[in-house]
Amino acid sequence: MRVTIEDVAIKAKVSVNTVSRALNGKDGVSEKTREKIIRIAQEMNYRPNILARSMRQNRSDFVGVSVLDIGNSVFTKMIKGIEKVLMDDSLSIIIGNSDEDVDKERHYLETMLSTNCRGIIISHVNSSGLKFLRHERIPFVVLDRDTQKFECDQVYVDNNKMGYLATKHLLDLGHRDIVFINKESEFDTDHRRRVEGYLQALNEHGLQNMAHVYSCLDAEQGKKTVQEIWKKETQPTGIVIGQHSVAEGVIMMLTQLRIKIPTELSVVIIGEPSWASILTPGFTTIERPLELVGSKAAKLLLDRTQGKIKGDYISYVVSSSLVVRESTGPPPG
Amino acid sequence: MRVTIEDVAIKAKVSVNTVSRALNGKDGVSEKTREKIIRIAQEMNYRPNILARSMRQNRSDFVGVSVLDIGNSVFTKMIKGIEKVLMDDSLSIIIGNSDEDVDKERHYLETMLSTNCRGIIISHVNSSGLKFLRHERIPFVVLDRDTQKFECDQVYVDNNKMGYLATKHLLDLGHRDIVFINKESEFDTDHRRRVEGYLQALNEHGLQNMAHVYSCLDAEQGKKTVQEIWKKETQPTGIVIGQHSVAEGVIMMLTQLRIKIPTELSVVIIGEPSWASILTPGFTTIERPLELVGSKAAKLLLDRTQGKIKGDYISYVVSSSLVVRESTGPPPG
DNA sequence: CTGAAAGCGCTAACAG
DNA sequence: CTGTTAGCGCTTTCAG
Repeated sequence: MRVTIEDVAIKAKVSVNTVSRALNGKDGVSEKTREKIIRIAQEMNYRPNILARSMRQNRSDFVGVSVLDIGNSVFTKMIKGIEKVLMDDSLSIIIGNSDEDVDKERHYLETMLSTNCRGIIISHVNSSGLKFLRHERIPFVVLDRDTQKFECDQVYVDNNKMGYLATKHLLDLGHRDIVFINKESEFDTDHRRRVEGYLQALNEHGLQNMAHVYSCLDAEQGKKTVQEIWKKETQPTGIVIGQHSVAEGVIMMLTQLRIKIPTELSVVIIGEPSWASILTPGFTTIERPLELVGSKAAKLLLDRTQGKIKGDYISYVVSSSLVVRESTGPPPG
Repeated sequence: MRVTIEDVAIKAKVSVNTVSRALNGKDGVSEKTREKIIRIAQEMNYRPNILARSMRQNRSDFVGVSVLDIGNSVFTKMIKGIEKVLMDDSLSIIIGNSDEDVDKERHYLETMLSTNCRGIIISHVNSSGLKFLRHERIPFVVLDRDTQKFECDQVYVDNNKMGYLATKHLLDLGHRDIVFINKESEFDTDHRRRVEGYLQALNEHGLQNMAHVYSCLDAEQGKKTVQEIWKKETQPTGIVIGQHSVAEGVIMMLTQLRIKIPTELSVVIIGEPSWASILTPGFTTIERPLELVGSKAAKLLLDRTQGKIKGDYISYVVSSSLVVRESTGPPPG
């Protein structure tokens, strides 16, 4: 059996109450007694049972974090940001990996609730999870996902702006024929926003009739899309790729077709593939400050649970940034 | 306030005890009462407080997982394997991110212990963390790290074999002048083992005097090492790079120097950089089955905590595998 | 088959 | 300044 507060009390010849106060730095204990108790507690290697404390205080030191894929570094970078903030408040993270599965997500949310956690940070599968949390009246913050019509605290990156920035960069370089290769996914509207940003940038240049959007589910379809485009009579001079996994396929096929980047074709990738800076040429990207998204979300949740923020839901919109590398240049000719 | 077992008991007009038994599927409740209780519990949206349960049963449903860097996908892939196994037993993961900092690791280990967790899976910073856990008599399994002389349950990949496989592959292709570019780190002996595998392979071919090992702390030093090597009179025809981040620097510099892969130089990377398959040429790698390492570790921990395994510590050694892509071929000439 | 009561380890309220 | 007592929500005796 582990050492309990009572064991310490007996050894120190005081009441458990006094031990509790001494160890928690509360008033009502003489310095002498406090020191003695702290010394004895250390000697006995006493470690408070935080489950018991949580029970008594009716709130636990856990925060739930549910993500779509724990194996994806996009999420773990955000978790890193979360972790840094929560660490300062001695809060622990309970991880849930939904694998983009509604039932699995629900399972983890239930578990988190069962631990009486302070709140939940979630990158949700679809709105059902959020509705559940709302119904359970637990504070939560949505991470880097568009909640559509569902109002709640959230921190996200302006996806529209990502598409806009990428397209604008190519337009500024003089490109007029720019294609957007989109990542299509069932629930996610974030990618649609990127397309909207693309369209908006074209519109501003009066090029709305030059818009060409292709949608791909994965890298494989990215390859096929490139083949398809290069079978046509004329080819674009610029491509914006909406997401990294699709980009992998696109780049592979472009390389196979021996299309020269950036002399024949300029390429911008939305996202932060780890290989963007390693490839030759390095790829121009639109990157999100992932750790910042995580830390902002954690702070927002803490402020909410601590009552520092009350009332209306808050949306923090974090900016993405254009990182120019070698895959973009002026159009040929 | 959340719905408690007592609320359900009152509504169902039975004792809390009966509710507990009914909901936990224990005997001593008539089917009729059980059904009624289950129905009422659902209606009331009752959810057991697992903290209270844990207190009473004196064991919690948590498992601690401490890793060196949560932002690194190597670890999160292992976590994914862990998660899949623990999910089946309805256990929750408490994450600790040590950031390779002994104090931070210790902090998280203490927290995990405070939750009365079943056990801990850890990729440790150095042996002090392990000694602490041993002293606390908590079951733990070490993840993908060489514990050196410290005996304990562990699951790891044979690092020696990784170095051996990489070198052997080049030797089989006919290379004789093979350089090893090593990742050097303060605590980690895993990379040293990879060097040993390299040396062993050379020895088997009577090439021990051809061994050249360079050590780098990071990508930057990887670049410099390449410059250094290519200033010499003769250059190797094959390179084994011990780790992915060093590899990034090495590859960048090789590209800058316009060294043709694989015609002039063959390259094998130990590890699983995400870009290995995307680059042209794709890089031949020695890869670890990371999810498997995680799931094996989780199973081992469960077996240990459940008493299915008793006595001596177990080391599972998982095999790595050679993935041949385009960066390796016969030596020039 | 069911209920009453004890108690897990801790903190908060109240008393001295 | 310190101690006594109650109780967080649950499961586990022990009685009926």
